[in-house]
Amino acid sequence: MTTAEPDAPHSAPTLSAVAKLAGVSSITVSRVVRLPGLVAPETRGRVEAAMRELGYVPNQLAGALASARTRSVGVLVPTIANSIFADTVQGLSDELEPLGYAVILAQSRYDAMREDRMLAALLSRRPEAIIMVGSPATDDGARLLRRAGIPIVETWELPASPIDAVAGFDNYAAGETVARHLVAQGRRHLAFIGGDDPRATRRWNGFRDAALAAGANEPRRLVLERNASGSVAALAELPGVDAVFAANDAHAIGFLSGLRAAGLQRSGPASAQPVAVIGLGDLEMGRLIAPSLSTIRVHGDAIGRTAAKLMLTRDGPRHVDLGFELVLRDSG
Amino acid sequence: MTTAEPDAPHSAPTLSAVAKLAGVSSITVSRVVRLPGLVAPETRGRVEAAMRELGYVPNQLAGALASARTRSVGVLVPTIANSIFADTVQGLSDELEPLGYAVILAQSRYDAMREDRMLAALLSRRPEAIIMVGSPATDDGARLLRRAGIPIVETWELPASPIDAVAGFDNYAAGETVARHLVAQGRRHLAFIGGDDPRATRRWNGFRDAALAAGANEPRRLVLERNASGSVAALAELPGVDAVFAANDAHAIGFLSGLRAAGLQRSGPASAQPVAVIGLGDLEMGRLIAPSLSTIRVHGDAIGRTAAKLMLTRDGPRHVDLGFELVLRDSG
DNA sequence: CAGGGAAATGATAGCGCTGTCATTTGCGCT
DNA sequence: AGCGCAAATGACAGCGCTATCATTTCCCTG
Repeated sequence: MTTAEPDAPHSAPTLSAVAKLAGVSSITVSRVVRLPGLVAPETRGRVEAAMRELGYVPNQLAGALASARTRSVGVLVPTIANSIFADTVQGLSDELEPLGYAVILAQSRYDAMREDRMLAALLSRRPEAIIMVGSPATDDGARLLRRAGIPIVETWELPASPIDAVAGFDNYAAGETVARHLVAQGRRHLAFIGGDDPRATRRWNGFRDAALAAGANEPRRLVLERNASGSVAALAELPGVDAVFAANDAHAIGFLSGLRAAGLQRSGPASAQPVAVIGLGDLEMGRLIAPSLSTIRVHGDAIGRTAAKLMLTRDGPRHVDLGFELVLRDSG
Repeated sequence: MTTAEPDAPHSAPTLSAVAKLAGVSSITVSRVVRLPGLVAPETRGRVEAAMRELGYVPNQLAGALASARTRSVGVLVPTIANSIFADTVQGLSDELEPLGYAVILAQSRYDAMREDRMLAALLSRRPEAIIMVGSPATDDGARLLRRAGIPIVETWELPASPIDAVAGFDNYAAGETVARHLVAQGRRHLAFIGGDDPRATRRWNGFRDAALAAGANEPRRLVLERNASGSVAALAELPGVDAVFAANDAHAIGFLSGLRAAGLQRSGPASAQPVAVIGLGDLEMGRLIAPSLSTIRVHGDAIGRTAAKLMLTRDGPRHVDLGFELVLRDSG
């Protein structure tokens, strides 16, 4: 333990600075960092002492350039705030961080041009894989990914012709499941509320097709802003509707709040509700409110972990369906 | 437009490959990418065509090594899933991405050892700044940051002796504000529920001190798991309590749910509630539930944006208090 | 019309590491 | 005694860029 120096000199110590201090060659220091087993214990001790003394922090940038292994992953999500995608990011980073991977996070904000820019920006950092929510919105984006020559994992969907690997669930089937359930409960005037991104649209398609097939009226679709508050007022646009499928739980909870304000809410089971509401995502909140929210539970965390596993190996299935479940509570 | 090649050959095209194809030196290609104004339009056109033809994606790793500018920021949060910190990450990345910065995200999971590991891992990527929630938990962590010689922004707190810059609010004062309000409403039996991380503890300290000073009984403190469901059952541990301050809105909503289950909830204003509940964070959900949640509103997004600005310049104030507001609704 | 300077381009030397191939030493075995 | 081999260490080139300092060309100006 030396006396605390008056903060850092100006440039960070390098491998060879450590090497000089320890009286070895720099490659030996490199080995102490990466392959300690190859260095004699006595030498290793000296080198470690030198590293501590200088406060050496390896420069992974240089290492990555020399070895062509960056140990980083590019992660692209529409948005991270307030969103269920955060679970996926958490899941994959929990899986990857212990392995020494860095997560480079980018947000597309549901904007195709921005998505392409972010994709190029990510790729320019030479990640060892890209994990993204959905599929690239443009052909340019897809081409960029295909040419990158690294594992690409598309998530939250099951694209018919994926670029490489997939970890998701069937959004169309989720919509169907909800519609069938609602019709089976005697609801006939259905509506779908939420965004118009590809996944929401797929849910809508399944919802409408199944509703029609089951004999309900033509369902309505209301495209809303991306926040729950927008859905509070959605009711006014949907006269006569007796069941609503929201593209996600936040919208569902907002809609529920609008229903309460309109006096269209009873305490008691789903069958007592003038308007049934079903969400998607299974937020913890949904379980805690009254009436508790019925929802399609998806496995955001498992999607992230699975995506991580898919990027780590090229063997095994490249197309994992994590499924979903209809969780029935009081709202529908 | 050439005919689509059968996907990439195996290694990515380099600057000099583009240069050869365009018949210029590689430095000229580099300039076309970074300083297009310095290259004659005719030359630039040829180079751009060559880049397009080869699908050139610059290697920022190599660029960073050569220029000592990585255009990346390390961001360390306790957790990203389901958390208010996501707003902060969103805010700072919205500010930084247009400037070409990459966000390298790491999670400490409220674990000091993991925090130190993540800090070292981030630093080894040579970010141009580190933005973190809170202050380093250990001296080792603090030393690492101090020695790194880059801007460090601590957020969500106002540490007395920060490493460098700060963008946060006064957690102690938030606790005080809540306690004073509650006591002014005639509540005397207060409790605090939530985690025991440094920020929650600071809130608790302010809460307790102000409660005592205002003449309430000694408040109770209940440390809970980090999810809202844990707080549903908290009520059982708190007999006789007539007001609760939850360390965050999720806990508050969970507790509200426990109250409802116990029949301890009235419709109507705060004064009618047997137990007043106040949260912190101002989640959108809090506004949508019944009773609507009173809360301390903090500006997670602004914290992120401010942190971004603080890392971009060394001029101006390095210590920004973004404040908070007590938002009174129906729960307390 | 000589001289000066701006505009456009290039040659060279690293950035801080790692891959690859030596080289040296010590030791067991026939 | 001599050989072979594993263990430990090192020399050297180069990853794909950019900083820095030329060099060349051309045009404007007094």
